[in-house]
Amino acid sequence: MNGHTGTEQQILEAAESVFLEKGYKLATTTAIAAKAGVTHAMLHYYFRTKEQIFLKVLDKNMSELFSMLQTVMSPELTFREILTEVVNLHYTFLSRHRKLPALLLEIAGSYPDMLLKYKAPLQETLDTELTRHKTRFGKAVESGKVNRIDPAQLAFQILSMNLSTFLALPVLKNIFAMDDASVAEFLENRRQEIIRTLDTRLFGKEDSDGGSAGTGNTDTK
Amino acid sequence: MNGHTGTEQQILEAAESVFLEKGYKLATTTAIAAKAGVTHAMLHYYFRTKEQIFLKVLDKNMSELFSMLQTVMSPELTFREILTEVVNLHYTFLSRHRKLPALLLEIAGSYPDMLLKYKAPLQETLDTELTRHKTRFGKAVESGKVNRIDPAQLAFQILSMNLSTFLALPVLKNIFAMDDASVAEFLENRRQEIIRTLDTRLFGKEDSDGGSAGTGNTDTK
DNA sequence: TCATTGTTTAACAGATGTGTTAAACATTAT
DNA sequence: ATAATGTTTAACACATCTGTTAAACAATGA
Repeated sequence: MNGHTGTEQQILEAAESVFLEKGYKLATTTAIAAKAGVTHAMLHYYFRTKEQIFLKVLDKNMSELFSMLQTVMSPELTFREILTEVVNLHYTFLSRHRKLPALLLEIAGSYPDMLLKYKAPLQETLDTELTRHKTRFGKAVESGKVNRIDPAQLAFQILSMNLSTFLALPVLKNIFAMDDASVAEFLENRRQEIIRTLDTRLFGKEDSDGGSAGTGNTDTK
Repeated sequence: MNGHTGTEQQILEAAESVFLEKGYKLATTTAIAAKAGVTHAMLHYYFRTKEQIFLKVLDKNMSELFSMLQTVMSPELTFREILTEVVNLHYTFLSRHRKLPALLLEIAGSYPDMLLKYKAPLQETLDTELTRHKTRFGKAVESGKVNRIDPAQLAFQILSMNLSTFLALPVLKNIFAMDDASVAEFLENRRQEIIRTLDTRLFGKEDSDGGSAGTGNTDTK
């Protein structure tokens, strides 16, 4: 057997962990090679450039992301079940890819071209699924079962509440010197609070007194 | 007058914009000097090192952050008013410091020592203000005016919903090719949705099963 | 005037990072 | 055994970045 698959695989795994840990720009081919236990020339031999090897890592993670998206958006359940399921699945995915959001944020901000190939499929699935849910939502809202809300806003709420939990985690761990147990406790509390927040937003009877809670003035210049 | 304050000020301003734009690691003294219109040796002459000049920039921004925090946590209003005011103030601050969250996220993750000096004062104000609000919340919850919620979770919700809006903005601008008008519209929609979500979470009557009859007057579109 | 002090420039040193190359080494097939 | 191919190493070229330094320049005070 030649060393090919072994070494190549080692480099890929080292690359993934280093990219996720440091981000794209701060990751160095030297560090990746060191972690893989080879000289950095090997890395260039197998993958030519840092960008090439990163695209491989990115592709693997994006595949996992897409298959999660498929799972999350397909089920036909009641709204309450969908809500809980979506949050739980997304949450589980994030807890298994805790560093991915920050990495994707960096790439989207600084190297958007790398994400171009995922743009069309993402928009497509998002569009079809959103419109599908939109009609269901529309009916449910009209029948008074669900409070009125823009589906895009709802999606953004779910995404942002889950994501920010994991984006904030490293910072909170540092500030409050959290151990594994308190991290787990924090995550579970967040999950329940997120579901509860969405639940009241969608199904809670809104309290109409006290008015004007949505019409303050904020500059957006 | 000697060129001191002029040049020093120019360098500081250039440094702030470059650090906010590129982050700490990706910002270079060369780029800062170029933006300030001086050679990079000048930067070292006035500030010795990249870290020193960054700490100056950081200090300025942290002061602004703290004074915002003071403003945000002090008022004694009704809960609904506090809620709206807190969100609006935080939102306004973020819209004037759109790149700050990402920068602080990088620093907290990679160079936590730089934030050490802010840790104690931050925890102190947070502690006192949170306990102060906690007792108020406690009474209001017991009297049935406000739904039960952990104040820390509430604070996290407000922070994360507002923050993630501005963290996501550069990405969304790129993906959907948003112009200034649609950015403003997006931000305003987000602000209203955030307030509405918090409003129902705090004041909405919770629905224990997916029953009937939502209120009619609650559109957000 | 001229010495002193503060400011600016240009050139340099040292570190680090990416990517290349020639040669050494290993493996397999003939 | 040996030729062909694939793998690995060490050394190198090149770029970029941070920080230093000696010397030039400017302003001011004695």
